[in-house]
Amino acid sequence: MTDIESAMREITRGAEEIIPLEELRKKLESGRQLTVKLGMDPTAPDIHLGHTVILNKLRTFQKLGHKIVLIIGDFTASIGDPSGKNSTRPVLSRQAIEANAKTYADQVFRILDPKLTEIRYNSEWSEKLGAAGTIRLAAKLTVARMLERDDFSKRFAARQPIAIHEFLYPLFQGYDSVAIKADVELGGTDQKFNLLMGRELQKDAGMEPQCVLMMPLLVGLDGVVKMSKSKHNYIGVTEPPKEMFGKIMSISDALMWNYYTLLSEKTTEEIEDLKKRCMSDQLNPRDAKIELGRELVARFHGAQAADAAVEGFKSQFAKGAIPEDIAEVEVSSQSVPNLLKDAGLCATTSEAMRMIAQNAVKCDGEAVTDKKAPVAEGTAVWQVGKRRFARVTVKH
RNA sequence: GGAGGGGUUCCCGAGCGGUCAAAGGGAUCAGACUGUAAAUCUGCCGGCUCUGCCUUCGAAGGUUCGAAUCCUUCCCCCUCCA
Repeated sequence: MTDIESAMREITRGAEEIIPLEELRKKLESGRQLTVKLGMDPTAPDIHLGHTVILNKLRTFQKLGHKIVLIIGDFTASIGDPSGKNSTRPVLSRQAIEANAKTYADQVFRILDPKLTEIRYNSEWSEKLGAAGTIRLAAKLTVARMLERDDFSKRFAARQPIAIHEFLYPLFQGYDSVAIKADVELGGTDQKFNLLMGRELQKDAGMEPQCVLMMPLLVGLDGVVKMSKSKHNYIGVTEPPKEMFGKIMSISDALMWNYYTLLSEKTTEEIEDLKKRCMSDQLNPRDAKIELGRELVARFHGAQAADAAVEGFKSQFAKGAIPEDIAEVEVSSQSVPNLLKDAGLCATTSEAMRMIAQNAVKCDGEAVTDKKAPVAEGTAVWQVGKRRFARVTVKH
């Protein structure tokens, strides 16, 4: 195993909080293979870059030879929403849970090494507890301690309802750590209470308590709120290379360094060096961003696709060339707005007219400013804005 | 169980009988500037066979020459008291 100091540096990089730091060092020094736990919810199978922050950290542990245990929370999911935002959550069927878990696994293994990863369902041990076991588990904790949880205390103060069974969620999640004898558990900062619960229950069971490592939530493309599908500020890991690369290029320089820290596999030193060179004008920040984009696209689509995305980007935007792989369509439209709509370049003719009025439409490189311009038969490349292209053949 | 407040275009939110496709903000999109950066500025921001027409203001009816605005019923949210 590599030396402890550099291991610690990579493990702690970007981490929001590690509890307790010294215990983690001791565990690493022991030289044994550690069991690193990550719990996941079986309801959301779509992974975006925000989720990969934690997955990358797991990958760091794998590189150091440690074992990852992914826990699919099929049992805990039946308890309900722990955030309290939605009072009810649909109960998933066994098939749905397994289907989600499978899609999850497919996406997760774009980052993690399957040889060092184990996937478990927490119903495996939670169901065995039964009513008696559940009561024993619930007896471990007082109401006062439970109310320390930020979410619960806020709701309690605001006189919002807290159902009794919601108290069970952190307990069962913590029990997972006992069941798999976790040495380290990862999670987002919002999971602090639940993560610490594992420590409590492990201590109670006479085990060495796990260390807890919390990662910050990744900020979305807008640079303001956390990355999430509902905010439309995300990059999905299954997105096509070109899209993924383009989205990365559109982030601000400040955000780029945050992404480097949380998403790149480059070492801390390499990133510092890049940053220094940008600060001293030896390197155009744009090029640093291109490298980030190349690395991330390569991780999910391979090096070849990444290089193609970079080249395509450069020729399209730096040189203003027309991309190679554009859609070919055949239409019989009589007017320009209809042509744009029929070719899929605009959603509606109204939008098409707006685009024309705003000088966003080009035909074979020539600006089209007259919405009543005649549409001749033949083939031409039509463009709307900077990124919408189509080779359109008109036949009346 | 009792009392009250509210549901408006992607989101927040004004409008409270005609001048409303509906103020203002945000997001998106486009133009300028650039590094497709970001920030900023400008414009656009329901649909169509587009100088006009059609469909929207929780749902369905009604009053009126005319309703997002008034009335009736229904559905859904929220706050306070018990």
